[in-house]
Amino acid sequence: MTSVDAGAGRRPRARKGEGRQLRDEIVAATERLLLATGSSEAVSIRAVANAVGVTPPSIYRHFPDKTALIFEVVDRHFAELEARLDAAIAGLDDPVAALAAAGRTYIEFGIENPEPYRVMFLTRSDETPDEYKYERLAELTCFGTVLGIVQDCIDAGRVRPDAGDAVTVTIGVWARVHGLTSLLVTKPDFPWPGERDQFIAHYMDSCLRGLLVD
Amino acid sequence: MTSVDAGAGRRPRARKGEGRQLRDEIVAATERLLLATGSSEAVSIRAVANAVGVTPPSIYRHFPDKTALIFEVVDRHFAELEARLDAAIAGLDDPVAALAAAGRTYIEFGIENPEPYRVMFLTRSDETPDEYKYERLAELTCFGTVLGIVQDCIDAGRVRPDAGDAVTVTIGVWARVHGLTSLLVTKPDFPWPGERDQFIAHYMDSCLRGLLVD
DNA sequence: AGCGTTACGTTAACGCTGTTAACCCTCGCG
DNA sequence: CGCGAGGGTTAACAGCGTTAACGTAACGCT
Repeated sequence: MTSVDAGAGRRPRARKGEGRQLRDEIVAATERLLLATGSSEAVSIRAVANAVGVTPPSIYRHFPDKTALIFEVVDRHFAELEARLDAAIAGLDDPVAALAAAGRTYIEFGIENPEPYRVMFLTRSDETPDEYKYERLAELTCFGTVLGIVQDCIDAGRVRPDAGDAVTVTIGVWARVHGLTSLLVTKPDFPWPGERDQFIAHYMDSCLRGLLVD
Repeated sequence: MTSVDAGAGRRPRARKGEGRQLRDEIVAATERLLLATGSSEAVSIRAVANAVGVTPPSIYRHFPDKTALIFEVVDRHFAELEARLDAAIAGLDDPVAALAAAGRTYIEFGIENPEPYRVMFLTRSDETPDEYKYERLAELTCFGTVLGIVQDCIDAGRVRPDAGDAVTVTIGVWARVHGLTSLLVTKPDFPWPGERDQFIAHYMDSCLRGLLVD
């Protein structure tokens, strides 16, 4: 009894066309449990079923398996990243400033959504559904968005000529940003330097300095 | 039947003082299974017990729980990193060259030991044993070793003055290196740039350029 | 020589997990 | 009115980590 289940005790059966409604409630309950436990392995099908007042097999009328359910929740969180990224770079004319802002936004998203981030990027790729392998993965991380920013930087002559093409640079940026994000997510009790926001901004600047012309 | 268990069919009981021998065999079998399955969750206590020809509860005579067993295996792999790191920087007088070599060695270690790396750095810190929280974690990642190299770089006037103190720089280096390593480990089927060794070396150089004086 | 202790390993079981097969009910349409 | 199908249930399987209670063989000691 994790104090989050709240039984809900046997909900009434849905009308004919209203199976979707339960589906949404299942997703919502899963998200709640994911937030509460902070671990996708800790949220069980039985707990989700209990939270929405239904028996475990009912879940399988709406989702093929647990992984699909978890990834649906995670997917919704990543849609938010997409929006936040776009908002962050919206008013910025300087592509370098946009790149820095995108990096900070990405890191902040990871900190605020640790478990979705964990599921997406810290689990082996053979236990993620096919559609998230990396076609969709690249799409969700806004790989294309960042790639565009990087290309803008290159076109503006701001990137060192020996840094490689836009794709290579983007992967490099992703690796750097992901590195700090994943450490912050998995080891939150590590003795990180005092002012975290400042440290993050400093890290981003220091990373970009290695890629940009002086 | 994963084709790795190999039954071994009920081993003979050990003599009085020779409990350690089974203990070693358990660790060896766990390591074998970890290598074969590539996932610590996929290696079960029952599979390990079967592999050494013993019943599951026997494992608990030698290890308090599954986590302790896994971490013992992982620990041994990290001892190897320690040695490889020292060997890599041994003959190098230039501290910057040493730092680059250390980074490449770390990344190579991650690629060659994906599951130990995953267990160590890609799982939430509250499911790692206390002694690996980060006192020992910092020790095992050779945090001290890298910190020493970074300090040498600072003393030699090779680090940008605004990069912060040695600890901050070391954390930053760790984050960058860990970022690429963890992506390579979790997403091996990502379309990485062609020559991987070259890409890694290029990545390291590009990272260091942001930290060092020109 | 025989007793007691203790290390070593066993059998049986608990409670949990994801998942499936088989069933029932009730709504809505023709 | 009947019937198909959507929506949900009960019962169960196989596997997991883990624990309690029990044997059993080997050693030290008197």
